[in-house]
Amino acid sequence: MHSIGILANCYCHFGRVDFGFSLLGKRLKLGYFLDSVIFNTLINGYIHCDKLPQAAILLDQIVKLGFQPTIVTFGAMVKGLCKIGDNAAALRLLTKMRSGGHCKPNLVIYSTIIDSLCKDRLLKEGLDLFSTMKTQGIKPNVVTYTSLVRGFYNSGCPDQAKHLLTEMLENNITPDVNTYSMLVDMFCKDGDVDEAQVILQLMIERGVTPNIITYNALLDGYCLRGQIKDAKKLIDIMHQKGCEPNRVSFTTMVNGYCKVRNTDKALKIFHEMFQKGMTPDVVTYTTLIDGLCKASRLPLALNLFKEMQTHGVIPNVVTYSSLVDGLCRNAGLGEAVAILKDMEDKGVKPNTVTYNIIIDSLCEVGQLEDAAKFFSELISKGLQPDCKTYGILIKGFCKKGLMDEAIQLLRKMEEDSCSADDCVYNVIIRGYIHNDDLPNALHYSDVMVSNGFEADAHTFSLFVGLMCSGNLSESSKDLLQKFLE
DNA sequence: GTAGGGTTAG
Repeated sequence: MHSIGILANCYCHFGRVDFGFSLLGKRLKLGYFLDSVIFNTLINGYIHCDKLPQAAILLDQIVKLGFQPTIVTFGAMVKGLCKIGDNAAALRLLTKMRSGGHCKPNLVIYSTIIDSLCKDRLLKEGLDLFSTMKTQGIKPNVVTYTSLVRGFYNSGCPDQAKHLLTEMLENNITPDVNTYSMLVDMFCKDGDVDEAQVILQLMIERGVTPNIITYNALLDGYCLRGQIKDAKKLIDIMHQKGCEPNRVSFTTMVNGYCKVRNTDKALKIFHEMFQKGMTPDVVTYTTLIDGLCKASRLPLALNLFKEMQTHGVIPNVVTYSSLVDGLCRNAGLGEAVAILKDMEDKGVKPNTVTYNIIIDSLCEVGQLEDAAKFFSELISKGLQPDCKTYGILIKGFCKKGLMDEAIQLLRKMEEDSCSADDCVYNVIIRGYIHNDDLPNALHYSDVMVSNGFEADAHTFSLFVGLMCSGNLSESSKDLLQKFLE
């Protein structure tokens, strides 16, 4: 009975819930009773392959058969709700469990929702639930803390993340391999590979063995800094330690070579994957397609796009967006629009990033009206422009000297609770300088500084150039002198 | 035998 349960679980994790059901039949034939464990396995199987509605139907049928959902059933359903992004529904289910019923929420249920809230950057809500859980007498463990630390770090609150990590240690909760891997990953993404190395050493000293996730995070850290040699060395170390590089490791290397503009080496690694019996997935293909597009090797990229589909790998929104970018740059808007249509025909929905790519290309070549058309299309599709969308459009307006429009967008961007970053301010300031509007250039420099940013080298050199040009009135010169000082 | 935290692409 247990063997059949284990096998059913395996199939469910491979996305074959149908085989799970066959095994349920087998179990009955063998004369075993059905129990909640096998039902939970199937429900969880549906949730694993994003079929929450089917999971709910099955649960309903099970209840009609007279089985009570267990805490594990609730755990799976809560995860399912979080997975589709419905935190509110997950919280409602939690409340329902608390107020009535035989299953009170436990550590797993709370940790699942806290993790989901953190991933959606709802940090306050995450912390609130964390407090609630503690007041209910449920002690957080290493899983709960790891989710919180990662969430705060990824949302740009490193101090709070550090605070939570300290709190965890003070509560005598020992970091495990996932906690250390997260720290390695965070330092790498910050560009501090040395500190990541220190963490790796530390975990080994403390008897926690790094796994493939730890190594892959570090590998990516090297690749992000263009340290391909170090990345290669790490691959060797992984072999030595018996932690065989996997598809993600190879994809990371492909990306590393693409980012240092060595597409030949990237292609070589890609072919090695086949020799090693590893099948590239959609991420591998997309990485390479993007790299080839950026290296203006468009025919090769398009070939690969066909090849992936003959291998049964289905392009997703990232794949299409990479191609749209490549086509905009190398073949023109017409081709890009054609692929956009192909994408929608295949049922792949463009997202904000896809539109940002098109709008950026159009702004680059000065076709602001077309850019505005795509901006409206983005809105009409119910998508949200993000900070990048505004930044791209502002840059487009500045390039044409349409400063009033640029400032209008800056306001709209802030209304949309997107805060302008240093790039946006620098673009605006340079726009005013090019328009011979020094007072406004200086005004926005002040605004930028008061927001905690600085002029970049490009902007600064424009100011210096202006100072030396001799075209300034005495009063302007004074203003600029004061600013530069 | 069943539920929670993991690395890669635009």
